[in-house]
Amino acid sequence: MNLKELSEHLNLSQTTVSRALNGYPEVSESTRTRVLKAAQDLNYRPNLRAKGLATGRALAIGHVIPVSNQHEMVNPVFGDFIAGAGESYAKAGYDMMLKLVRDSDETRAYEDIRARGTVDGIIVHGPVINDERIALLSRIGLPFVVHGRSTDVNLPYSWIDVNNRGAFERGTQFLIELGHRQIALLNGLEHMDFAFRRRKGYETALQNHGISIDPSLMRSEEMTEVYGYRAAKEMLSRSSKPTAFVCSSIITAIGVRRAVHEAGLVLARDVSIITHDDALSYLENGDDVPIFTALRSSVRYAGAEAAEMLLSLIAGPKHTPTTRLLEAELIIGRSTGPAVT
Amino acid sequence: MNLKELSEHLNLSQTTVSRALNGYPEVSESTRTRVLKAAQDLNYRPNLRAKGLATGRALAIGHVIPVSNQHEMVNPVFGDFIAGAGESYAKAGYDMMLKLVRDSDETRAYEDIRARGTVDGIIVHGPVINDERIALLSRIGLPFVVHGRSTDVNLPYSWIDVNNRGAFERGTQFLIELGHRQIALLNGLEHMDFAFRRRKGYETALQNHGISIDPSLMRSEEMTEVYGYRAAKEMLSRSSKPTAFVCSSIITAIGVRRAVHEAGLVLARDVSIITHDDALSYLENGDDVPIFTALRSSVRYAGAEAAEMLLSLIAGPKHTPTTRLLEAELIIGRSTGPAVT
DNA sequence: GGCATTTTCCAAAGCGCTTTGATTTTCTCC
DNA sequence: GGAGAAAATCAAAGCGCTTTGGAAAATGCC
Repeated sequence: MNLKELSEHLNLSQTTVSRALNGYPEVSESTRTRVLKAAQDLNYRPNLRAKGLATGRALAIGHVIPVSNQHEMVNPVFGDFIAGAGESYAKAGYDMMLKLVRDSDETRAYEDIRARGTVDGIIVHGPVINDERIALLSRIGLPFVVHGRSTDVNLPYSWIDVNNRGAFERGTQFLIELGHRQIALLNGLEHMDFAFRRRKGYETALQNHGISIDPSLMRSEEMTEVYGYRAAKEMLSRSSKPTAFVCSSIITAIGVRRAVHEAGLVLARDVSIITHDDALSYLENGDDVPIFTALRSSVRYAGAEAAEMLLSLIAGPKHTPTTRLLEAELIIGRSTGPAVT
Repeated sequence: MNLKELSEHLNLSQTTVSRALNGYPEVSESTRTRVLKAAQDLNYRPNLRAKGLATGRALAIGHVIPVSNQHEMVNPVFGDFIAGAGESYAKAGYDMMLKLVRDSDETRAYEDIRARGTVDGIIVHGPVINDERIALLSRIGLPFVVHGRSTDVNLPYSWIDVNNRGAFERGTQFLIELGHRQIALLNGLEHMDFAFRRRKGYETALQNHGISIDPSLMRSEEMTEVYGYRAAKEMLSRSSKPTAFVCSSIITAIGVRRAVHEAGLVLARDVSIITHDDALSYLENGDDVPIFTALRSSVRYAGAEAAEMLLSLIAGPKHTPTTRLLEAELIIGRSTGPAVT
């Protein structure tokens, strides 16, 4: 059932039917209801490809997921982000396109996306420091919203981000106030912007309290469980071991916990852990009492918001980009306690 | 730069240029190379919407992710599956479309997808027992491949699945051979087909060894960490506690491990755990020596294979559907040991 | 060289929709 | 009742591509 058939069935022109369906005013209410009813009854759905071709809009948003050549990892955060965004798209009648892009051919990929015309805008995931994509996208004129920010990029652009620096400063400070002095940082890869900011926050807190920054207590890797385990195991085997860990991911924190147990130590008593928590649906941080003391910020919510931002950007381009800084909340769980002195 | 401009630039008709670009034989090699070069130089990319409209093919595959109304969870497995599939699509020049669908309006959603014409086929995720979608999709004639199977559906359809039943039978048997008799099953939601099959495997192994099935040792829930923790905590507090756990997910297994530690018990000595392992990139099961003894099957590989299957289905519809049963390998880790007697 | 093929290229129609500009119908008011 | 304005409808062009049915150019063969 296409528009032509529908209009023939109704004895109306395609123009009128199209207008009736799309809510244009130049059509009488009586025929509009008649058209709507027929469309409903005959199960008519416009062909999006044709619609897109005619209007020049794709009614779809692209999500570009960088796939590093070295790290085959898919960001575990992605599922929840998508879930949040998906709801917003569904409401607006937009589709969601996914594109995995190797960082080796990023430039080509974005130009491709632009030229193929399959999306009206894109969400940029996993920004790194001084991310080239922002300039590229601005140049080719494809609306976009960055999930995160990019230090050293001076162009204006739209983004939504967690206050990573503030959160990690606060978390570290919380540990310091509990009396910890030897605080380790198990960060994500620090070419990633979020990780870079987290380190800054951590360092700021230490500096504010006159604690010297000890590079041997800082790690930067892909945030897996094994990473947390190994790093903690090594650090806890030293003569002057850290009494607290700040982790960039619950998964890493779980690895740290494993090492803590294995070393015969007790969480919160001998070793404290504080972690960032993206509030992933399949990785709840406990229930009534959280397992880990955490800096929590729902990535799902961020996804929904990012989508809304992008949709409104597409609907009516602003000259000043919209930005949105989310604060992580510090929730006290059972993984932190006063430092033993 | 569109086809018209390109052909004017070349002083050729659109027909010839189109044919040259798409590899049709009715064009001389000399002009073909000339066209190809110009397309390259001028950065020409065909508009996919127009191409799709003209050819009737969308050059895109849809992934439909069921979102339960009760459970807001996004399957953590999804990211890796997509990563696998994405590679296959990229090679074939296909796009990937994502659609979150509430189970309340599934029927409508699939008809919608069909009518809107934005995809050439879809991958069905998370099949339940007697899944209606299979009949629906067969009826509306949209090519599809199911990731998993659906018990009680008698129509022929294409699928790729892990031998869940065999794997869990084998895993359970492994525990029995270690002397365990009180073996708990922490399964996923059993209306999901995979979970149903896993229970069958578990039960078969018990029956084969004359061990009676104890419903109080079986749970079926969304596979979170907290679920594993709570269930294990409760079971381990009984007078006759289980000596081993079979889990449907590493995340749940991690929760069980937490409960084991908290109860002052030692893994592999007092309590054994065996778990299914989807080989998720961000949740590696240890490195050289796996943390958990596990039934491993890469969901990423399954994604790549599913995509290939669907693409070949679309390229040339067969009358007999293709099916693919993957075997999980049993890898021995540090979470299992002989039962204490 | 001249005819029949074969090769190479082209004009135009069509995919299913939107939208412009024109036309018809209905309404308003003296 | 009829002129003019407003409301409702329509025919046709166009979005950027593919593809059908020919036409023109090149080639083969006697």
